[in-house]
Amino acid sequence: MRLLVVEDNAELGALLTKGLAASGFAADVVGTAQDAREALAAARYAAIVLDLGLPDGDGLGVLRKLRERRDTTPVLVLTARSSVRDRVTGLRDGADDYLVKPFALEELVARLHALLRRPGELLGRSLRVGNVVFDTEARQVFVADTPQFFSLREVAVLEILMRRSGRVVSKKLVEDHLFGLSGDVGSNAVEVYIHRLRKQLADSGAKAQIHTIRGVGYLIAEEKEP
Amino acid sequence: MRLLVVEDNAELGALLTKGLAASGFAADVVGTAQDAREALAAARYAAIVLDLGLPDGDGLGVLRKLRERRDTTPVLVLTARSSVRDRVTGLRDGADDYLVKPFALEELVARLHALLRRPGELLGRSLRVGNVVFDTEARQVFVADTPQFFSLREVAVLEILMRRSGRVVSKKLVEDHLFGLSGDVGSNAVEVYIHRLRKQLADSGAKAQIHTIRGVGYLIAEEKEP
DNA sequence: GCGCCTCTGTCAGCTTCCCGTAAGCTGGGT
DNA sequence: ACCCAGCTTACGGGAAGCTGACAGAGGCGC
Repeated sequence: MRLLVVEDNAELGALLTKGLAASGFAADVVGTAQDAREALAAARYAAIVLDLGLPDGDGLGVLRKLRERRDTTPVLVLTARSSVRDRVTGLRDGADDYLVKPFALEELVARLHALLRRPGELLGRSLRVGNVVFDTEARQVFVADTPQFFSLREVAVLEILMRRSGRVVSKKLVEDHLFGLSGDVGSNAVEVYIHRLRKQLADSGAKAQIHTIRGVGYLIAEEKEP
Repeated sequence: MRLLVVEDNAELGALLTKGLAASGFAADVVGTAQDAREALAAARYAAIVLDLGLPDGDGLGVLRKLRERRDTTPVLVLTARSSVRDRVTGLRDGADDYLVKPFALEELVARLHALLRRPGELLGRSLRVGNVVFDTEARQVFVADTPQFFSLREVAVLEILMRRSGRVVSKKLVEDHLFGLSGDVGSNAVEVYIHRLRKQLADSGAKAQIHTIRGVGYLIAEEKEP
C-alpha cells in the first residue's frame, strides 16, 4: 500500500517512513504543500497523511483542492493543534480522520487500516486464493492453515498480487509500491521476489500460482488441476 | 498482561505495580482522571483497576466515557467508600467488579484473573502448543506433563506468545507487556528472554518452537517434523 | 550482617539472513 | 535465428538477531 505523507519535520518524516514500512506501507514523504500537490498529480495513493502545520502555507488547502477534484482518497489529518475548532474545520473540509500529536505509531497504523477498510475499498481482513490466506492486519500468510515465514519484501509483493487476485498487476506497479517515489530500481528486484515467492509457495504445497503475462506483469490465481 | 491502574496515592500505586508484577501483570500507574484518559487513548489494556477517589474529579467519569465508546475492557473499581450506594453506582455505570479498601493483594489478583477469564476473552484455564501446556491460573508451565521452572519474566513472555500461538507477536508488543509505559528499553532484553526460553524449551524436549520473523517479531507454533 | 544464589538487564562480538545487484541462461514471439 | 523479457543463481554489504558473560539487585539461610 502506497501512502503520501505530508510532513515538514524531516526527522518525524523519516521515523514515519520506517514505522509504516514495518506495517507494509510504502510512504513517500514531502515537506511542503507545493510538493504535495505535485506528488498527487503524479501518482495515486491509497491514503494521505497530512500535517496541517506546514511552512509554505496551509495543509488544509491541499485537502480542499483534492476534494474539489472529487478525489476521494482517504485523508488522515495530523496536527499539534488540538482545539475543537481545528478539528471541525479539518473534518468539514473533507478529512476522514484526525490524530493529534503526539501520537503512538500503532494508533496511526490502526486508523489507516480502518480508513482503508472502508466501503469501496480493497480490504477485508483476510484475502484468500486457493488455500493461501493473507491476514492483512497481522500481515501474515497461511497455506492450508499453517503459518508461513516470508520476509517483509516478499509479503509486500504477495499482498499486492492477492489484493488483485485474478487480475494482472504490472511490474511497474509492484516497483512503485515497494520503493515509493525513490525509484531506485536499477535492477530486476521484482523478478527476484516473484521467483522467491513461487519457490516458497510451491514448497509449502500452496494451491495458488503466480502466472507471468509477458510484457505486462503478473497475476495470482487458484491452481486448477492436481 | 498489561493493566492500567488509576490510583492517586503514589505509595499504594508503587505497591500495586510491584505486587501485580509478581503475578505477571505489567501495570501502568496514573494518578489523575486526565492521565487515565490519555493512557486509554494511547494503548489497549487487558483490564483497568480504577480508584474512585481521585483528586481531579470523579473516577466514575472515566468509566462512563469508556463505556460510551463501547469499550468493553474489564474494569475493577477500587475505593475506600463502602456504602451500598457507591457500589451500585459503580456497577450501573459499567464496572465489572468492586473491591473495598483495605484489601488483600491476593484478592485483587484473584478477581482480575476472574475478569480476564470472561466470555469474549482469549482464555481457557490452560493453553497448549504441541506438548507445552501453560496453566494461566497457577502461571505454571508443563512440558509433556512434567512441570518446568521459569523465571517471572520468562513466563510472561511465554504467555504472550502462547495466547497468540500461530500468530505473529511484534517485539514491540512484548516490550510493552513486560515494561508497561515506562519504556526503558535501552537494550535487547526481549531477545535475551526469547533466547533463554528457547534454550529451556529445547532442553526439556518441548515440541513447540519459537520462530523469528525478521523485522517483525516472534511466533510460537507446534514443532513439525520428528 | 554476611555470604550465596537467582533473577534481570546490559553489552560486545558473532552469526544469520534479507536485500538488491549483477551476470548468464531460457524460451516465446517475430 | 535472433532478440528481448523474464528466470535463475550467486554474492557482498549490512542490518537484525543471537549468544555468552557480567554486574547489580534482591532474597534467603545462616
